[in-house]
Amino acid sequence: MSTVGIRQVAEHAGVSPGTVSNVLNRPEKVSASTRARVETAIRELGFVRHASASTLRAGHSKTIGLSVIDIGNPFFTDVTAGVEDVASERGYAVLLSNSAGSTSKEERNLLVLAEQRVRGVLITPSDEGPGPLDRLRDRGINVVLVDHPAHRPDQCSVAVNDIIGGQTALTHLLSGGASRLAYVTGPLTIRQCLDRRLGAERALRGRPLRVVEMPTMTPRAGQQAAEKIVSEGDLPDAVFCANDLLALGMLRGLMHAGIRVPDDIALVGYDDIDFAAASAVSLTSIRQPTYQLGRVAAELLLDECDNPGTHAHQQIMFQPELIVRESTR
Amino acid sequence: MSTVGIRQVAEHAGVSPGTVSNVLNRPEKVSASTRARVETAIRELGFVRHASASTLRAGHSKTIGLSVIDIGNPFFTDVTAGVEDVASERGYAVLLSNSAGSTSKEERNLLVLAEQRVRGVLITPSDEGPGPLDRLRDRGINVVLVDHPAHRPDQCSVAVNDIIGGQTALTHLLSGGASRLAYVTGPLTIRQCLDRRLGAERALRGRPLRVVEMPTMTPRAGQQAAEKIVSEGDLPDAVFCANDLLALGMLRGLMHAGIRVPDDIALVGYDDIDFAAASAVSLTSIRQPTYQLGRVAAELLLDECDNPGTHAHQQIMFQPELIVRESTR
DNA sequence: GAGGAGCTCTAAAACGTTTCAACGCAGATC
DNA sequence: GATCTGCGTTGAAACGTTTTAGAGCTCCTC
Repeated sequence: MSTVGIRQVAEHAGVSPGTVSNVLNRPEKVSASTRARVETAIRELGFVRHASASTLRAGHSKTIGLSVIDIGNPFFTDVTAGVEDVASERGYAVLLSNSAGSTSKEERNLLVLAEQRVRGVLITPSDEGPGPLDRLRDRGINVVLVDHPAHRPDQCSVAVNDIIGGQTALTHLLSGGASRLAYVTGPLTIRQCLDRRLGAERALRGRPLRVVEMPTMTPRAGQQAAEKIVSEGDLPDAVFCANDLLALGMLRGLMHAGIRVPDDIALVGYDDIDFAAASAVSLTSIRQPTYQLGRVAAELLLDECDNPGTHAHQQIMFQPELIVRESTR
Repeated sequence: MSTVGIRQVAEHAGVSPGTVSNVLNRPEKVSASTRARVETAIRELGFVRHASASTLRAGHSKTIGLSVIDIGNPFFTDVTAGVEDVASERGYAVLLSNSAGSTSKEERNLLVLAEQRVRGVLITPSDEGPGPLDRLRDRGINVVLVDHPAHRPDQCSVAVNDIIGGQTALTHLLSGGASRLAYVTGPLTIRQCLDRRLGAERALRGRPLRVVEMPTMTPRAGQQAAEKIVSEGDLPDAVFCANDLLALGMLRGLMHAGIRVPDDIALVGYDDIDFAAASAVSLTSIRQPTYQLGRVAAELLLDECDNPGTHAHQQIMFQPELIVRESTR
């Protein structure tokens, strides 16, 4: 039970506690010799700064929060990696919380972040309700939206153009000769699903698009969608899925029904997760700059935290990219 | 910039700060009427407790740390879910940190956890070096090992019997009539890989096992392993992979080479991740009680935190379970 | 009606750090 | 030699809670 604090370090090094604090926080203010003395004292005593005391006195912590919808989705895992890299480069710690799609869990998590007095929050909002976010901002906690364009100019956001993504997918399918098209999606209340559909329809210029809406975006749901499409007859010759998880399930469902991909039905997914390249028939997909999304979001947030004066809010929109593989060849 | 603290709440409710603190921490000590008055004051003022001040004064936080090797692996995602559920049931917050296989990153993360004065740490240790863990324990931070049996009696741990797992997999393959067997694995320095091999050899009782060791445990590595096996000729008739990610890559590689699964080669994976059931040929796999692993680990840790007097250290070992699917039918 | 028991509630002292005004000292300037 | 400047360091006052001893009440008991 070591209770070695800044005082003990100070005593051991023959200086005052204030000087130790300076070594810790503004080393340039301390002469080289005393700094060295303090640093060896720190090492010898195994001193570990008490983050709570520091936060309490300083009024702010070296911590940011990251709230994602589903940590099990490889898409978010990659975003998280980007965020963590930037944060650790700049000396911040990341508090990761997972709302698992539940709004109430999201609110509970945001409360924890507020209690911890995090410096800022990165969040992929699960719905449009801006209430909890505004409450954070009122407390002086900076907020950057991830994978969601901001609806107000005084707010940073980082997103990927889902309309272009949907359009690209459909254009690719059409150029492959497809004519009877289907869109398999999660709930159309989700902005991403909606935008991708919008893009798809734009590419179709009025031609019909069969929409199959599933309640979740999992491989299981994708397989069920396949069974539905097969049982209803009148097969499409190309399917666009809102998500690679759906697409993988769809692929499996189609193969089970003896339908060949891409010969009978061409298939395009979305996100380009690792498993997309590794599936039995590798999956054509729309790649998003996932890791980069996390990096840039974190950079915007930390800029806002460290330079509150000069920070200019930005809404950044990345472009998605088509990755062609076997499922549309 | 709201700066409403316990003082403001107290004033607004006409009581002393101490009473507000009691409402927050020991509500039963406060009369129903004042409690109600304080609670409405809290609500009206939008008071959010300052976790740092609380931790500083109380000497300990309501937070535990969870350090995993690879948050991108569905196995760890499930463990995390179990941990988070237990923690939030008991009013604890979880600090999730990802070492991404790097020992230095793991040490940095543990330092952050120590600075935050977390009450305890759940960790899937990346190697045997007990140094950093002992340092935590010296600081009074409880440690529970996850997916790793403890090597000392004064330490809790939760693991799954990997020897039985390997044995089960091979027994299943042998009972299906296989005779030329291969084991595709990650680095054999990893305890899990080693134990699974041990189990496999135990089932073989001296018959030969072809071991293909890959540097990583990803779908890509699995596919390369398939290519290697095919190019070397003398095909096995059954392959056991140390991991579903390897198995999925193996499956794809075999199909590409025109080898049918399970007709030409039977295939067994490990972990039973969601994608195992969803792949083109669904994957026979060894299921581990992943979510349960996380739950039990968290329960042990919180018991140790909340009842330091009566807590009895336990080393818990779960048994894995064979899930038969198409890849061995 | 004095004394005690049992409840509520209060006042004030911590917890370990950061911050800031002030201080001492060396060298430069007149 | 007196005054100024600038650097490096110190001391003490915060930060917002929790905690503990005990103050003030009300109700009982004798």
